[in-house]
Amino acid sequence: MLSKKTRYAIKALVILGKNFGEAPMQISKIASEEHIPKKFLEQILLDLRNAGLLYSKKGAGGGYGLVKDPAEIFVVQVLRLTGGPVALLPCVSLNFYQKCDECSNEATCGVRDVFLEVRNATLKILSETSIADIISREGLLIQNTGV
Amino acid sequence: MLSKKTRYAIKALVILGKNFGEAPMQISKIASEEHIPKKFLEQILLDLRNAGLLYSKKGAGGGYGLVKDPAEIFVVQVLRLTGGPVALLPCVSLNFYQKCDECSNEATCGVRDVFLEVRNATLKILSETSIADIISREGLLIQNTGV
DNA sequence: TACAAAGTATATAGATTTAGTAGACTTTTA
DNA sequence: TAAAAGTCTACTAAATCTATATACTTTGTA
Repeated sequence: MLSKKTRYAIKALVILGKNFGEAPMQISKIASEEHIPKKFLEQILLDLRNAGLLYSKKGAGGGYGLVKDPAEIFVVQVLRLTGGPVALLPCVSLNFYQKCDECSNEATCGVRDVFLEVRNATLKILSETSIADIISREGLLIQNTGV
Repeated sequence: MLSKKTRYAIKALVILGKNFGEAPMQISKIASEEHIPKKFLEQILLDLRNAGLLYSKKGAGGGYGLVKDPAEIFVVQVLRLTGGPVALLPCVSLNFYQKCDECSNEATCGVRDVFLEVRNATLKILSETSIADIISREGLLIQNTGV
């Protein structure tokens, strides 16, 4: 399961994606629109800023905005920045690799092999899906459900 | 990430799968071969037994064994029995469903839609892969690595 | 120039989950 | 009847996650 931190980060990037090109958006606005605790969101946005995904502007009329086009920000990046590993086992994780201490031979471990397959399938989707894709999917879903 | 509990359960089922058809195997043997804390493994095997996957035999010469052929036990079952949800978001989980409290409309949520796709891909692999498959993969890996 | 708006930074608390341990009990076999 | 082996419940320690608190800095504007 993804952590709240990761989920909030994605939500925030989506709303900032919709706002791309406009004036920066305030934390409190994002927090209230997406029902995210403000103080928690502050930390998350700061992380995303320090990672180079967002710019920030202090003072009156300040706020946060996307540095890049939402079509160039992929979900997998967000997971990694917020500490959510893609893999289900540490021994098949690219960015959070750790040896399974109960495993005697990684190279011939059948369990690992299965979860390598799962990781590859997941990674494919998450590294091909951008924030812009999420936004356009919402458009499609709204059409289809007739809301 | 899968919990240790889930990982240990899979490992235990694999070793019991290799032993299928033979006399029951003792917890302590499984624990020492797979480097799993014995007391912890006891609880896990008991769960798997209560779920109908294993039979047990008390007393001298007792132990655990698979009830069904390893080809009929699928990885997804093990995840679910040991509390490891397949989905990365509670709102796309079939067996551990929960509403995202920060989400206003599930039906039109683009984030959910992406993770629905991920869940489907994962589920496909895990529900098609059996304990017997894991065992035969190990055979192939041993050949390929020349160990 | 002072004040309010807004982000920055660090620390900490509370809750939950996970991993593992302990100990007493029951059943079975030799 | 003693030893082997599983059963059951409770507990604890550690880690992690989520959220809050507090004090600080920067910026715009009246």
